[in-house]
Amino acid sequence: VSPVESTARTPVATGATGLDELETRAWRSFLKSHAEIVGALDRELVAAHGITLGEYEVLAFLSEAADRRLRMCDLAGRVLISPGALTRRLTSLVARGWVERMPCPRDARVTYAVLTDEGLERLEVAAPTHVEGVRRHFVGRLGRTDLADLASALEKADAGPVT
Amino acid sequence: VSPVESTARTPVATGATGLDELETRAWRSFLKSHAEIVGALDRELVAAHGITLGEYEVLAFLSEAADRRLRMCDLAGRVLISPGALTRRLTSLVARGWVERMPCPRDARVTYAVLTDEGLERLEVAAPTHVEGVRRHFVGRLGRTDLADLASALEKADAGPVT
DNA sequence: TAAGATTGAGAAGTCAATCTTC
DNA sequence: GAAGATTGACTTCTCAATCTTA
Repeated sequence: VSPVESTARTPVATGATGLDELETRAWRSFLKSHAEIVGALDRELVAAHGITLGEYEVLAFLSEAADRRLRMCDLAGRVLISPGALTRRLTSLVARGWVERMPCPRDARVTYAVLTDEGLERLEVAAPTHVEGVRRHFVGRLGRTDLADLASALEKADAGPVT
Repeated sequence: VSPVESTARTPVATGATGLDELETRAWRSFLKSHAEIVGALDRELVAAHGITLGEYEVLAFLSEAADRRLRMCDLAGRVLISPGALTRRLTSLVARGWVERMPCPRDARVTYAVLTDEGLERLEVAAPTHVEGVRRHFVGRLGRTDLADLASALEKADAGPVT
């Protein structure tokens, strides 16, 4: 059989020493589902409440914390962004009166981000939209068993260094 | 039992009509694993080859396409970004001589992105780093069964509208 | 009118450097 | 010196508007 000209070739990025079909399927579906789900949730939250998914997450984590407050560095870890990015994300929330900055009395290096009463109200108004979105786009499409398997698989992925 | 003051409260973002424990675990592990894995792969690719994960994906999809070329709008769909973002991402790849823009002779509205020989060489050099990274951070941590279950679960998530 | 590509304006992220406090 | 927060410089995204061609 002679090679066909001008057609698709063996994928260089996944061939030879590359990923097999199943590995590629898992990797691509991971990237694609994330982009689509996160994109949809963000757009829906912005359209319904004028709040981004990133801002929502800040409010949500603060609402679950003791005294509705968290150190900046801890909050950055929860919302999965760098310290610098959190400083900027907070600026807009502080300007709207939903979060306050409070210096820590015991350690002058740390700043607390504190959820205000108004911020809590906004979160409570937006929460149903977000929860419904997570169900509609993600968890609601999977059975309980699939969901449990998915969670444990993703918790294994990148859980600490291989070393 | 009297309520405890100044401590964590029932999560407003996941309580009541919210997500249960398993749903929350699945959702959080999805966000966290994505942020960590994509962040690590990007840093490793930049450190080893001076190329971002986003740029790598452009080269990879072009290498797999017929005639090593794809319409801008199709390529944007593959790499999961907006048309405007792809135009800008391509600019830097064109400047380095790894990709060329070619007008379509049949339809003057469309532009093809074409992988050059030099671009293919760069991809082949960078591919082992990427493939090894995907294995080390993600697919290599899961068994074949977990991997198959994960892929089919994520393909179900956000696969078209619920309607 | 619609599709494809680009551009302008603005939002938001990263990294590295800086400042303060421990 | 190291930790926590911020800032500066830069990169890259999105959305909406524009331009060209079908």
